[in-house]
Amino acid sequence: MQKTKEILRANDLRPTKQRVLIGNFLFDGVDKHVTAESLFKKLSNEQRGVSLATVYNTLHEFCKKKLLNKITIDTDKVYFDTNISLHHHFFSDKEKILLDIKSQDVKISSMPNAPKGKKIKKVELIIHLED
Amino acid sequence: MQKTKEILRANDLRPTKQRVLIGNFLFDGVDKHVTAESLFKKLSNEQRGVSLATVYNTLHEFCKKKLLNKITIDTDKVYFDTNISLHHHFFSDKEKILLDIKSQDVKISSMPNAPKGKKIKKVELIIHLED
DNA sequence: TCTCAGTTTAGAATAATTCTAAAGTATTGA
DNA sequence: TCAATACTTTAGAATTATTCTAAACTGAGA
Repeated sequence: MQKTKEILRANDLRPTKQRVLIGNFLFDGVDKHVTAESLFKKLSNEQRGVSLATVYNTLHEFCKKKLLNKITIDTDKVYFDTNISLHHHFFSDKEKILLDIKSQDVKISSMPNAPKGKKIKKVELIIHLED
Repeated sequence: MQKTKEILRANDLRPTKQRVLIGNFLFDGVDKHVTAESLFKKLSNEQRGVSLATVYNTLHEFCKKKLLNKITIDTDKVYFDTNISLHHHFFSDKEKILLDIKSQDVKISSMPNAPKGKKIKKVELIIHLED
């Protein structure tokens, strides 16, 4: 698959073996939520793995380039979402599982103004679930 | 101030010196956002302090009794909100500061159904700010 | 006052993440 | 093609908020 390399080049990231491996997994067209740990485990199965430090580095770089969305919903793990379009999330506090909410299923009809001197960067709606 | 002791008793929490001290600060009628660390520091000034472990214990107990709201917005710190009425938050990612949004300033006019077998526990809207 | 369950506490343990610095590699220009 | 260099990767150490542990303490009822 050549697509990952193109994505990387388009974002001024050298297409190293590790980034291509990670990119091929993340950008296969299927929306995913991963954590550094889960991604690290998934890729460890490959014959040539990637170190945990590189997984962290790469996730952060991809975020900076807006190829991923960072979601901090839980204190002890950061989630990364390959779906970078505008949408919101369900979160099951018990199982610690994230689910996408289709953007048309939420309508926010009234929003406050940002405080003086600040701008709105991102609006995040999280619906916490229980059994 | 006797009010804190009453609150504690009403919630089956023994009114120990430490809990009263923490309660007097938190439940003085002024809405506050605290972290374990910030609360610990604030109370260290008092002649008789409270250990950090007790601050954690007490914040969690107060949460369980719905005297506080836990807000996990940031990976490296948990915030506790003394405003337990329904409302939302601004969050400045840079300064890591939480601000209340008056509930009448947000209107969510359309909400998704919870996934099968789950119920909605809490709806949290976070507006991330930048300069 | 005595007793005991509930509470506090210091310090150790945990765990996700970041840092460090040394070794490896892609890219550029000659 | 090759060398030089800036960018990457990596193992392991460091960091840090939080939780755990086990021993000492205390409030409330008898």
